[in-house]
Amino acid sequence: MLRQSQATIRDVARLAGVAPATVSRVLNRSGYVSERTRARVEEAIAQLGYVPNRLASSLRFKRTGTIGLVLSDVTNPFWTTVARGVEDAASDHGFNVILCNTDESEQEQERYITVLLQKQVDGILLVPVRSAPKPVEQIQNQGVAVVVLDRRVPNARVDVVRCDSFGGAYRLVRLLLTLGHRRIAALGGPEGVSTADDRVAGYRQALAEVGLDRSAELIFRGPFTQACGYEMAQRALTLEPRPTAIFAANNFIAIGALKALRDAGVRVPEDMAVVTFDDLPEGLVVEPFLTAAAQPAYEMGQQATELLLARLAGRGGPKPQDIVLPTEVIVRRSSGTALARSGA
Amino acid sequence: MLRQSQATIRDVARLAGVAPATVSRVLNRSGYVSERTRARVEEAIAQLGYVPNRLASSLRFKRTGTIGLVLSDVTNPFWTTVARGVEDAASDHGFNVILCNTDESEQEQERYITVLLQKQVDGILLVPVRSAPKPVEQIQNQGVAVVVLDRRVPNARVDVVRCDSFGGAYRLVRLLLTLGHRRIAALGGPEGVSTADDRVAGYRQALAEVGLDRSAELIFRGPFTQACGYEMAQRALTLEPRPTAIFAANNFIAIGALKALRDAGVRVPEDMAVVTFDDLPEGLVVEPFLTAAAQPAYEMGQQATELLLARLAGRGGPKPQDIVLPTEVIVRRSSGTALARSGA
DNA sequence: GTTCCACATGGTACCGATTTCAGTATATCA
DNA sequence: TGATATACTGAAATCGGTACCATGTGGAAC
Repeated sequence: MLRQSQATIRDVARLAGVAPATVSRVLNRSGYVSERTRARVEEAIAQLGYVPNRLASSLRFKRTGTIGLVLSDVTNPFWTTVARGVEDAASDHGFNVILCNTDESEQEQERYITVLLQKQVDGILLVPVRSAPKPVEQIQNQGVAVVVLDRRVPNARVDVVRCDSFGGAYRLVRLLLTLGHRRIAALGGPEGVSTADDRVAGYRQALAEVGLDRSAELIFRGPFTQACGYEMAQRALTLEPRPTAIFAANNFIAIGALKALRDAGVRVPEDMAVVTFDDLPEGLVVEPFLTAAAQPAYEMGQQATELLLARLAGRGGPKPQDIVLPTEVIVRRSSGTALARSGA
Repeated sequence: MLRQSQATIRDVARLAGVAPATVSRVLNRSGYVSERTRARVEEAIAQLGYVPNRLASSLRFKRTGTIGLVLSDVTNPFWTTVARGVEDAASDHGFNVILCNTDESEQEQERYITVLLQKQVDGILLVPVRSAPKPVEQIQNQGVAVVVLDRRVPNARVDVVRCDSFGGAYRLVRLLLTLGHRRIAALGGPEGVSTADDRVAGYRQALAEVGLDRSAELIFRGPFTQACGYEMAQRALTLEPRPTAIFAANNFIAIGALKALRDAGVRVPEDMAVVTFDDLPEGLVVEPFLTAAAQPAYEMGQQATELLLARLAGRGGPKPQDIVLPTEVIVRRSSGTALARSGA
């Protein structure tokens, strides 16, 4: 049994005393095969432990049954959940997923896209590092289907599946306003990433509606990382007068901010209310604490995959779709209760 | 530019006025090509936006540059981190990773292994659902390299990279004993999974050394899930006399247990000390609380990948390796301070 | 008794890149 | 001058599976 190098369809055919074409018919249940022949072929297959080479068939058929998933970092539970939704949906349709982490690097993104195209994936789910349309066009020019996940790409004709960043942020900030907060710091994500921009825009809109739009000093921007959340929160604490609430643009930023507040001896929510985009999966937290705008991450992955596979099947209409899933604001302790009004 | 169906090496050759073989030489920098020809070919490549078809080359070369990663569930931060280690190491060597979630189902495992073999992956990293050697042999019989991750497979000749489950559990329970605990419940993982079995064995060993080996009623077994942790903790609370400490066999079980304790009004660590296998990534937790045996998950993924790639390169010696990485016990608040002795 | 069709099987040309092998042209050396 | 090496290029076989076409049965219909 050792080192038994792969049996081919020709080996099976020889052993069964038939032509390769007949074996192929048995394998794919296509065309006519008599019962006796089928049995002989199947025995030969079992005897040789034959496993069809999908590379060869893909080369011929021009379909690999594989899609690429290009995202920033599977270490983030949000992306993990998205990836799981993608995998499940793909698996349901007999597709496999090649996973690629860009770490928000355009170079890595470019490299991975090229590799996926070379591997002849049937489609690509892309979380674009920047809003530039180039990567999307690169894929489309090769005749490969692409669906953009999570982020908008303004100047590309492409399907997008994302969540309502603007609305979620808007409602979170509205909540803080309702509770009486007037100085609310925004710890935003990187400029040029649509989710980050949209969340800041939602924040601004909520403030503008109550006549509080001159608050540039309260807005911080930086990568979606814990380290940056920590640092932005520290800087927010030095403002005069000190903000009474913080809006964090994603879960990592929020966790970093909470650590900064803890280290500075600032109590949440007593001294500082905190709300955030992205919930942490229920399974990871003993005592949910953060008031958050939860995104349906799993569904996003699932729907993006369904859309991609529909495109592969030639369905879905001619126009690119922009599917926006709702975000749900979950109120917990970190946002606190109504503020005892003092000024403003 | 639309729908421009893939250019082949022949199209490039035609445009450049050379033979396909020459284009291939340019692409792979193999053999002689004159400067003038190379320039002409490269221009044709750029003009057509030619992307080589790796399927064809893999078929010929019998190497796909792809490895499969079969694990239970990427939603668990432990596996996420492992997956990241795998991806990074693979990427460093120009390999891609196909991700497969088995959800601890043998059927899914079987299905995925078959798919990966058909796709002619160069190697497979397998977190086996059960200890049976069959899946491993199935892979080896096809002449495909395999490294087992995280778990032992007793009756197979195969490389394994795992963590010291026995030692970690042993040291966690020793810690509880040192603090004065004598009734320690074990919330174990599923029987037949080596990590679960080893952790329970470590627990038993620590107890046996202080003459406390008759404690079968204190041992619970079940899947590595939060729901099961919740349920096992509930049952542990009904024991008479009630245990003073809980040893959880992984992070999900621990979280479930903590929820059960909270719901029952049992304070940690005042009323019940808790220790667990698996740490939660620092980035996900604001205030680390659980005393845990942390596994070097990233390194495990990385080293398993390095070993697999070494095997592919024909290195690594003839004998299967069993690489055991150390676990580190991190003492935090959940284990509490020394117990005020009452009985025992 | 021919015609026709469903059933059954084999031969072969692809898919696209690579890699011998063979062949040509130019330079180098005895 | 002839022999030999070096630089360069092309034709064709190959990887394994599949689709298409051709061929060959036997039985039913007319």
